[in-house]
Amino acid sequence: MNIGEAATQSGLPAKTIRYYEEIGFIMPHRGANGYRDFSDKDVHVLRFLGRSRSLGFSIDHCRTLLALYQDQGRASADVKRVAQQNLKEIDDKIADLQAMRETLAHLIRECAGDDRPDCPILKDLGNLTG
Amino acid sequence: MNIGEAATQSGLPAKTIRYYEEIGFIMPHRGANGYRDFSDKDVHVLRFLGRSRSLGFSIDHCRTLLALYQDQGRASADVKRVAQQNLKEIDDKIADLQAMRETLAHLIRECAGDDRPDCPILKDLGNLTG
DNA sequence: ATAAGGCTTCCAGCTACTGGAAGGTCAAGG
DNA sequence: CCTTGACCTTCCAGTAGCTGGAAGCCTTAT
Repeated sequence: MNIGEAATQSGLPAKTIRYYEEIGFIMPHRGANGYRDFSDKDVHVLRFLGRSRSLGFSIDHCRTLLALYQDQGRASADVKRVAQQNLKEIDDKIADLQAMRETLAHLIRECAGDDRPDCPILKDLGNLTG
Repeated sequence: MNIGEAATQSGLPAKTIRYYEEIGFIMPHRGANGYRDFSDKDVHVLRFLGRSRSLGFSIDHCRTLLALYQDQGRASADVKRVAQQNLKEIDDKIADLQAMRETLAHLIRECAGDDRPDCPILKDLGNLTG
């Protein structure tokens, strides 16, 4: 099938599919006209990648996961390790964002939000007290 | 003062300071030798930027905030609006990450993590059921 | 004189795509 | 047969916000 059909079936944009080929995730055949010709297996890999990415796995993690996926003899422990590492990275990001969020929300609550110039948000950013 | 001292006082790497000059946040004077010569005001702006960035404001938001900061007649409502928009973006990111986190944590809990090949994580990624 | 450290510019690269230009290909309609 | 439009191709550039490194000048100390 052509890239448009592969895009529809995998849920990924054609641009992304070309990119995934470029970085070696898939190697679709080429027709006489130079068009890519995707197999069902290619599409399956693309869907695997789409799902992995949507769960926050990096491209590097995806590479590992895909190798494990295609290795019938893998140990689930290896997969779990990658997933746990990703979970930790996600948790770290969430913690960072939560900390930002609290500080920012506090400043917003303090700010009158009217047409006067006095503003605790700017006061904090300007770090006038420290 | 030289860029090294400005870096120390602002808490930003020299590379970042040069970048901030490049994108127009500061315009330090230059000495006869071509070295940048930072004023206390420059450093103050750099600290403002560092604090803003650490609260998750984008460079574009920083531009707006800095303009408001330097405008003595601004309305605090304008500042609050930018902050609220940033808060919303942060909240959206947190929500995305939370959703990922839940799904991933669930899959990890299901996975035995031993040396057998059977793995619910890969099963989900491979999307065998749908 | 020389060595170390700081400063300069410029170019490249990071993540994971995304947009767009220039041009080849294919199927349908007149 | 020709055209139109949708599709495909490659390649280059850009996104956010820096970061690393090379090549080379300046300063200070020995």
